[in-house]
Amino acid sequence: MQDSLKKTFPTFSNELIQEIQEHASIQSFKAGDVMMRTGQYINNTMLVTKGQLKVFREGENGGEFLMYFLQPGQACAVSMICATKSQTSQITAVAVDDVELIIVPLSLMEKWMMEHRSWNEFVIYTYRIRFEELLEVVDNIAFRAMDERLEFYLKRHSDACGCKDVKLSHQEIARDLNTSREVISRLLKKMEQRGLVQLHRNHIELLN
Amino acid sequence: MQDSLKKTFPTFSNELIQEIQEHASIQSFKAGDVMMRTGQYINNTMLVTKGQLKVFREGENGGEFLMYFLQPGQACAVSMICATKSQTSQITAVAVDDVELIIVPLSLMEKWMMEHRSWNEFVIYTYRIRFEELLEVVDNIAFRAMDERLEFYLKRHSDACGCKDVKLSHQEIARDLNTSREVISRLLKKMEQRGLVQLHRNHIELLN
DNA sequence: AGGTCTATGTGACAATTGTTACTGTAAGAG
DNA sequence: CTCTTACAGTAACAATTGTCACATAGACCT
Repeated sequence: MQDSLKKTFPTFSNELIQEIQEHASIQSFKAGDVMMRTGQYINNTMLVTKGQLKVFREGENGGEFLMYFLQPGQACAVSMICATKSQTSQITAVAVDDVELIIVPLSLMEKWMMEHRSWNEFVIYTYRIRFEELLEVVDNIAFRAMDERLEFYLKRHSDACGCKDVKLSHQEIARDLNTSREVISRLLKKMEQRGLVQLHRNHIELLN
Repeated sequence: MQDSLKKTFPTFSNELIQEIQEHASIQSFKAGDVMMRTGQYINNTMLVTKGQLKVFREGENGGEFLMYFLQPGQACAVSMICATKSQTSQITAVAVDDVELIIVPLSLMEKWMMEHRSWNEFVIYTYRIRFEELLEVVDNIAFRAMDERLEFYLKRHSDACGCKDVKLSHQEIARDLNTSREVISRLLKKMEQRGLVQLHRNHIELLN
């Protein structure tokens, strides 16, 4: 574990890695698992060591909205925030692949802040990255229409998986963008006519 | 200045306040001044000591979008982010009242992080508060229609000024919500018919 | 009073998005 | 192979929002 930790979190000091090994636990999830749900009580922070996960915001009436992905080497800023106040989660997290996490309890999270410079910097870095990501999310919904948001969404997915095929149904895309399946079908069809994508069953091939 | 600093930032240690007095400078703005513009180069963090300011996100095509207010005792999280990377600003800030700021250069900002626990906690706290605020913003635009967003906007303004009168033209409101004046007029008229507000020239009175 | 702003009201229409209803079709189970 | 189910296409309509055009009204100056 030490080696993989050092690889995934290269900025962590040796002492910090030592502490993590001694005190933190590991948790695994299968692809598709709901790892955290809105309203759930949280008192630890999660570091991603393997796999990829999606973080959603949920509306009162059951709507969902994809905010960002988390990759190995990253941490969930929302879990840090909630953990700090020992609050309930304001987001839902779903495993995209099989995921492995390091669980850091609140007490340690605060203790390390003063003891390990590399932890402190990691926390600040995490806030910063997520904050910037959220700014982009705000941009997208505030300034762009659904067609542009869809294009952006597809590009992000293709970047995340490193290939030109997005293996999602129209229904799943609609959920992530908080709209309806029909709207997505309509817009995808237009994109196909413009030669941007090739539509297949259960996956979309990006051209160009 | 020492007393007012201590009052506005009660969590700061005496040593930190001492350092601020020695090294930081003060800057003033008049109501309506644009304090920071998208694209401007930033290498310091700003702490609000007096007055109130609005923070906007700007779209490519000239649109604006109000994200949050900053009050005395708070700091601009975006300026922290940009300062950390010595980047250009991704937001626009406008003074609502006459505003007074403490300017903390990047070098000190980083130095204090390790030297002053109260500064470190303040930075974390600032990220946390702004992050939560941004989550609310995302909620509003992702899950709510313009009429609800308008109601929320008016309530926020009335809270901010502590009175039941919002002294804004329809045009200004439209800019803040990134829509058109006509839409705001229309929705306000409906609110008036529902007995929620009383419309006057250049200000809106909240009832109930 | 008359003139000149700016703010507001409003109707008509376009564009986008949401909703309903129904069709066809591919994939997988038995 | 056939049945079932999930996925995708599409037409028609509703609702919301954006845009254009123009009317009205108050504020302010001279």
